[in-house]
Amino acid sequence: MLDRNHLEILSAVDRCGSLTAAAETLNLTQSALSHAIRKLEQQLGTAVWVREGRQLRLTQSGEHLLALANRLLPQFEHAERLVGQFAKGQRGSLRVGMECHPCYQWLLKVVGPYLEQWPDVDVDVKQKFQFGGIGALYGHDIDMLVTPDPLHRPGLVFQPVFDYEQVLVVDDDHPLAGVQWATPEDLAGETLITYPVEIERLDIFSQFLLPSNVRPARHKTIETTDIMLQMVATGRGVAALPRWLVLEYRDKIPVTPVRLGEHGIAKQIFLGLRERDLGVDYLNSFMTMARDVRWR
Amino acid sequence: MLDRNHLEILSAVDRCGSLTAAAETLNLTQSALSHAIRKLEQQLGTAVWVREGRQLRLTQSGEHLLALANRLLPQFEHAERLVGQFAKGQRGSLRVGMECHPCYQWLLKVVGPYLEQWPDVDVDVKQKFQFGGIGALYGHDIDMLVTPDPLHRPGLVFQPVFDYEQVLVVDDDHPLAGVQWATPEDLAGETLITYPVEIERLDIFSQFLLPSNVRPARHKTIETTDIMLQMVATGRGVAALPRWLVLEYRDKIPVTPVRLGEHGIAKQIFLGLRERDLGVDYLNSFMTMARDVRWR
DNA sequence: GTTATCCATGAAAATAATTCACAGGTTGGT
DNA sequence: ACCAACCTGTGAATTATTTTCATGGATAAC
Repeated sequence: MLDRNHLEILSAVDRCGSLTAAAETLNLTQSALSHAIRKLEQQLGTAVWVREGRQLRLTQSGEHLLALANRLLPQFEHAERLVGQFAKGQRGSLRVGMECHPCYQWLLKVVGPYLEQWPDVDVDVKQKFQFGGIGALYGHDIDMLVTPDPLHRPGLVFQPVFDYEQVLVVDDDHPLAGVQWATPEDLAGETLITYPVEIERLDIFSQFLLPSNVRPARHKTIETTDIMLQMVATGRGVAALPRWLVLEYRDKIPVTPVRLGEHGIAKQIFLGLRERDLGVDYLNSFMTMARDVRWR
Repeated sequence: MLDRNHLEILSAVDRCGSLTAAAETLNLTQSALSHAIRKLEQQLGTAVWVREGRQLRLTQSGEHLLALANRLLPQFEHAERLVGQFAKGQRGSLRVGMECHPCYQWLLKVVGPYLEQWPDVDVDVKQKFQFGGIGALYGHDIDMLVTPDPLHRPGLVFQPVFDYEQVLVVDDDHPLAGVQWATPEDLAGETLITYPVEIERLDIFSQFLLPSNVRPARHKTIETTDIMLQMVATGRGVAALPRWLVLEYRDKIPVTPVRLGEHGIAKQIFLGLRERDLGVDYLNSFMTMARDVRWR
């Protein structure tokens, strides 16, 4: 069977011009090489080199095989380097899954510094999961899950990486813009703008409105944060977002954060991964960096 | 060192789903396979599969290696088939060199049937040689030489494949069109059209005009036979070509062949090849077919 | 002609691959 | 919970393959 060894021999003999010199570079005796090519030619059933005096010339078969060697050997070498990097934990592909919209905004802040420190790690973000984020982790569809709802299960590890407060967002001229904190009843006449997800997953409903049995006058959904805030700024409604996110946008869009209830809604973002992957450097490093990212 | 074997294993395990089944298709015991992958993983310094229960799942390294296998293995197999065909003499590339212009016209008639009989042989025609046709044969730039001048040298074999008569070509209304044969002096006032090669290689000079110390009134050179004959037909000059070639063109272009001298100029085309290649089927067959092609 | 260089070869030694026999786990059914 | 079926891992023995050593023959260069 034609083997990588044979291609190495083809290549070396071609580069060195002689069998003896090739043997040198392959760390073999001339004899070993001679035996090897003899066997190769027997297996192939055809000559690969023609002996002319004390020269070797490639046959047509040999020319084809040399071309093959020149094509394939670099690929072998590349693959070995690649796997070497994987082995050292320098390279990998980090597939991050996310279960909440603000998570994405937060992730954006972490990914930049991370990519700088791990130039050979590819980060891929996935947001849709057939069997939920946990299922995606188990099924190896993702390597890390960003979620506000850690579900401790065997084989998985969760760690909080970020605390934040979920606040109401109103335009600067809104009556609520000045209050210390908003009550559920304050929203009774408002248009509430949220991301398009199930109501159970919206904290402003589950932790604020529903307990007081209040519903907003209207409920609109919008995919993107930018547009959502533009709508709020122009008085088309109010929204609920992380405080830090609102503060970031405030430079560009005139909106004001307002505490939800007397004590506010406290949230945490967790990172989850497979226990087994805890030893993988570039995954572990992501957790560390995620925790230590500085916030203004 | 990552080897073809390893890729075969990757591929087989992936296809069969289990190590045991893969061992079956590889004609190995399960134990042998287990040992093999163990060693591979040690060499690479990283796991290729993760054992999950009695399942094997590829690691990221493994995924990359499998992709490599899927890319490279078919190339190995293709190369082996190709070399197999070379070995059986079914396939090759026949590089034909030519040293005379009419040879090309003749070759065209042989190549057609040849390609039909040897569908896997590629025919390539070369016409320029740095060190002459013989040198090209010796230097393996070509595999076969078509020439009117065989030069017997050690290691080379020449065989005549075609006899023809070199004749003068004139337009149908030319004064010489009716004569039994032309004398050198008949050409004294004519414009002679030839291919653009050295005069010594033009038979009409070396065997006809120069011995009588006659020169044509003018000498023009033209690359292609078609144009050359168009020129002759329209009275712009006379040319010297193989009789069979003139007869072929006569249907389309009104030209007449005239014998050169009382006995004509007899020529032969030879095929030459390296003695060593006599055993190569597709080369040998070319010689045979070349000799046996039917001429009207 | 002599010498240096190159490739081929057979037997011996070293190395690597494979098998055998068995152990230990996991899965799925009863 | 237990059993049977199935899968993978491991160490020692065996077998196969590769490599070396020692040498010979051939060729090109001096």
